Amino acid sequence: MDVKNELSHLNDLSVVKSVSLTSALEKELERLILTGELEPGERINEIHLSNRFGTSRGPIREATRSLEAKGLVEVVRNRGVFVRRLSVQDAIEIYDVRAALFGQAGRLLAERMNDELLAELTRLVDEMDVVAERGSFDDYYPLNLAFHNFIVTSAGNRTLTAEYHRFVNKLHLFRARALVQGGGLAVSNREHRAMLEALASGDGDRAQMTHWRHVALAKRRVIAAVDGASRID
Amino acid sequence: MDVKNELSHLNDLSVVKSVSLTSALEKELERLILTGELEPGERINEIHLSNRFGTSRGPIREATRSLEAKGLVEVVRNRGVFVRRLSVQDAIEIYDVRAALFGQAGRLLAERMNDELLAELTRLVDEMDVVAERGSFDDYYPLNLAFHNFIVTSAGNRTLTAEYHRFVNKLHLFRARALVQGGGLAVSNREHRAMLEALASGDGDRAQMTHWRHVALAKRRVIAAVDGASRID
DNA sequence: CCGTATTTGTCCGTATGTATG
DNA sequence: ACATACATACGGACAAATACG
Repeated sequence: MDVKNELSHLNDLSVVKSVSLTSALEKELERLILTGELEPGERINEIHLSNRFGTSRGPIREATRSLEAKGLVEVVRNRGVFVRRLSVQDAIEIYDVRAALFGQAGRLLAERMNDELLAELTRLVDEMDVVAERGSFDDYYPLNLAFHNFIVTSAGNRTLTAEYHRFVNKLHLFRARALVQGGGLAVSNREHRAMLEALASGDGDRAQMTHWRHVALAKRRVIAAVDGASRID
Repeated sequence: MDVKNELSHLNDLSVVKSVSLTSALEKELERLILTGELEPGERINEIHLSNRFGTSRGPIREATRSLEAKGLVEVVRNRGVFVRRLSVQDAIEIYDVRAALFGQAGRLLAERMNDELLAELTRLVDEMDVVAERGSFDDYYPLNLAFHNFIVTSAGNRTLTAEYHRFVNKLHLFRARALVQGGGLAVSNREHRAMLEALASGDGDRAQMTHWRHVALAKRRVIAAVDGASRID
């Protein structure tokens, strides 16, 4: 059985008694959800999970309540917990929030810009240019992610960082996410250059605008993609 | 004892069996925290609460895990649950997030502006002018709250609305919050007029900027207030 | 429509860890 | 430093609601 495997994975955490079973389970469930092993809409069975992880239902229930507050699952009384499924409308709304947060990150970063930060940002954008020219999406994606994460983290507002990641994570629950992942590497990196210049100028207003627009354009591409998909249906 | 009182309050919810004990307790605990009946830093005792509300500890544990994810309490393993206490730094960070979200709300609202919305917004600002002239903070405060809530809600993005309120709520956990509640009713309403004009113009960029700035200025007032307070100490 | 099986909601007991004299 | 008191972490049992044949 796989049971032992699952167990050993958790026992690694249990041996180090610094974290509770609840939080270990929460992390694990979050991972399963974000990787898609637990699919959107799927029901989470407390008994199955307690057998799978070799725990009682208590910690599992606590973990799912936490995930509910984070918006990753939905709890329906007397029916169970379900992996949250994002509607197109939900995804669009999230892009607006993400744009707001990313714009703010851009502003904060511009106001604390220095040579070191600028060098790293420039390096990433340059590298993305190289990769984009080859049209290699698989190489572009991690760089793109690193660029965005670096901006948000370097803005120096931990609350903002946490919120930004929370919403980026939630987008994983949107089935049509893959629709937009491709499409315009060179275009995307032109936007990155505009952001980079704004950051380098130290102009908070300008940085906020370019960063906001970058996500807003991504949102428009999502809308166009799902519109196209629905016309095909 | 007060026990019966507490019980009856919850039984009102229990009679309507549509909500679980957990979510009823969560709402109640959130209310106690936000009203300050449970003070920041205070420990939440599972047994006390289970006696107080006449439930077992299970639902209480689940409710507190949910509140932890919402950032209202802090859970320390084997030690207990504590009402979260916000540092000055936390509060400042929250203002940045709030500014970003409020700015986005302003933008969205500007883009869907109509006569009806404009009439209500104008009414609120006009009324605030009247009250501000009398210098009555107690009358100004609810109007101010209604104005902000109306903007955010009318922006038509439920995700954004929920997030905005989440962060406004969190600011209740900041002890020095009262420091800034007064101070410049007329000044504040001048900012409101600028926001109103931007909304009326339908210019999203302009609306976002004015709304963002309104919160950014509030943040500056907070910083000035706590700086002043710390100099006095 | 009814009865059964399954699942969730709630409660309580025990073990373990923490604070305090 | 030690022992005691106390709180939390987890497990397991029972009752109630739901799903399914």
